[in-house]
Amino acid sequence: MSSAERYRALRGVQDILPPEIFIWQKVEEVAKDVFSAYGFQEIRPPIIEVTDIFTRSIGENTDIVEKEMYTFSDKAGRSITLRPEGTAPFVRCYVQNCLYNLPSPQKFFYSGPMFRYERPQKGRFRQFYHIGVEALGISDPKIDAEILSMLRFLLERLGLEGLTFEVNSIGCEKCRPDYRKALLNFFSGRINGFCPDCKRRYELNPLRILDCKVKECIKLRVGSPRVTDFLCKDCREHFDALLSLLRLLDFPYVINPDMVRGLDYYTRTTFEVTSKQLGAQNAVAAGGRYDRLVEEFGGPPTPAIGFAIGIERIVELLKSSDKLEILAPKVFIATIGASAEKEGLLIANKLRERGIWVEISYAAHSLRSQLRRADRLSAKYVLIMGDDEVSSRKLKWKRLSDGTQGEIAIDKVLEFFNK
RNA sequence: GUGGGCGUGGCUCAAUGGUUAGAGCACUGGACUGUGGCUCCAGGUGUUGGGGGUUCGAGUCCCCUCGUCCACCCCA
Repeated sequence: MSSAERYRALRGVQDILPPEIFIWQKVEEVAKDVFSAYGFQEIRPPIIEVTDIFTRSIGENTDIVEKEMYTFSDKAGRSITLRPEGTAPFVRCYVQNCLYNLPSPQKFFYSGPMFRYERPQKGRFRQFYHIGVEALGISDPKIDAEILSMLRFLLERLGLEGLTFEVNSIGCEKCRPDYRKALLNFFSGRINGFCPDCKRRYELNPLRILDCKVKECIKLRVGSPRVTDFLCKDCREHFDALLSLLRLLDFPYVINPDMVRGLDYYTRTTFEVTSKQLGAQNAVAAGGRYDRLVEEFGGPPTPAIGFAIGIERIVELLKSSDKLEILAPKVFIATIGASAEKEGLLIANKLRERGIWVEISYAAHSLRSQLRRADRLSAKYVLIMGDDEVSSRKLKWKRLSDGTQGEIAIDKVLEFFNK
């Protein structure tokens, strides 16, 4: 280490390196694959937006907006924010590009980094990655069920097990105020027993009291009104229809009436997928309906539903369950002498043009040390070539796993490795 | 923002307050210049995260600070 201070990545952000990057690539590939089977197409909105987009949609009193956003002024004095989540920018993009004129449902997905200024912990970073999915134009619960089963299918395809799928309905702008009133009424006599956080929640966002993990608060909320008992007729029907579709699809859901969403824009269906193998940050995917948001962004009334999955949490699960595929070169070309070196370079090029991973030696090392390097790289085959081989136009191949070797004509090398 | 644990070569870790801070792994080369894995040998400028203090003497004790991990909080 030098005496100069070395640079390091900012707190809460990370470099993603091999071999872990291969899991990331797999997750992205499988997701793209599954989404296209359901007709979802990729879009790539920008990472920065005007700050208002987030404050208006996520809600002024949420933690995200109050203290977690990366916000700065650009050179023209506009307030700009690095996106803390994907749905609000998506809706801006949807309205701006008049995507509602496409035949409905319009189905899109996107992936990329999100930013929140939080204290890092297991499964929580300041720059974290989401794959998000949005379906618009359909209010029928069939699309809710489709989205959920697509999510389940994706997680299954990735080989994940032991996940819990929680669903709930938090009603609409018609029924939620009644529920809120009932909650406040129920809790008003118990407020003194609450933890300080819940006392604060009582004022700001009483629904969040349902989420508290403090034992006293859990006791005090026994028998509290349930959101599902306050749904209006339309929301009730929507939720019931969704549940019967899920049963039809043999979807292993659990109703969690205490599940509340932190963002203001949600309506009706909300859901969350959790794993017990993660730490406190146990959600691997979550989402819900946001039937009012497009209109609020100046578009036509457009029902919508979406979810996002947290890539690093999926990767975390796969790291412990997956046997990592070891990537290794197929061929190492070991040469002795200048003419063999040139010949070897030509062979390497031909093989590489066919997409075969070939490594060569970059200095005139002894054959021993070249073989040792091939071994350390876990190369499958070594091609050995010296003056004799060049003049006879034949070279030796050796399979490192069992040490077998043989001879092959130089112009047959392509066929040998092409299969 | 709050609380707790942990900071010693690239990694995992040793070192009662007392010589020149060690070992394993990894890495590079050699022994073995046409045959890898095994073995042996050689190769490290470590400000013991940083700063201050206590002490004859600090990796070790105290304070501050930074980083990291976990949890609270919060969250698609």
